Amino acid sequence: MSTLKIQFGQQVRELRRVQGITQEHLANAAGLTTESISNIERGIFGPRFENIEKLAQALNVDVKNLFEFDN
Amino acid sequence: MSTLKIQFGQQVRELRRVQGITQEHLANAAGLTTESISNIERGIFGPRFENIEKLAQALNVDVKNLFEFDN
DNA sequence: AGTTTTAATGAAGCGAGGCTTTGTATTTTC
DNA sequence: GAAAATACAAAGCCTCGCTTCATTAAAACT
Repeated sequence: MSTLKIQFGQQVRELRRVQGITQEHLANAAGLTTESISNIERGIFGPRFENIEKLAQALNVDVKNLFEFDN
Repeated sequence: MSTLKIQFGQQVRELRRVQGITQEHLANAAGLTTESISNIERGIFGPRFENIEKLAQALNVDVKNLFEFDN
């Protein structure tokens, strides 16, 4: 299984928690469902480019920040 | 149209040219077709996470480098 | 200029994976 | 212990990533 999805998900979760917002809030801000946010954070699937953009906006970070983690 | 796909594609192209390799070479290294590389570089579609990983490996860069560009 | 290599483009098709809905269970928080 | 937040499962939809094949255009090289 691809480790990138997992690392990406962990990063989303981390950034979300730092902001102190819930999956539901993030879901609304990004135009997704809470289930999708849950799946993304757990690395079940990796979002499409369109939604990567929306996630970054909702989290007030640059897209690259979503991919900044230790290998 | 999502600008992220386009920026990502430009970055792939840039990194590929720096390495002095052809789309065909990159395609082989990443396990994709030359048409896909062409489509990715032009922002026609954004690759899945699995292939983002493979592209980064083929280009000898970290995934985050593929997303490092000016907004 | 002519030839070869490289890249762009188009059409058509397939399969998978991203995303949703609904519902239930589990965990976390207060 | 109740309420809120998250996990998990199953089922289904359908877009989109990717391929193959074929043609054209552009770049590079001699």
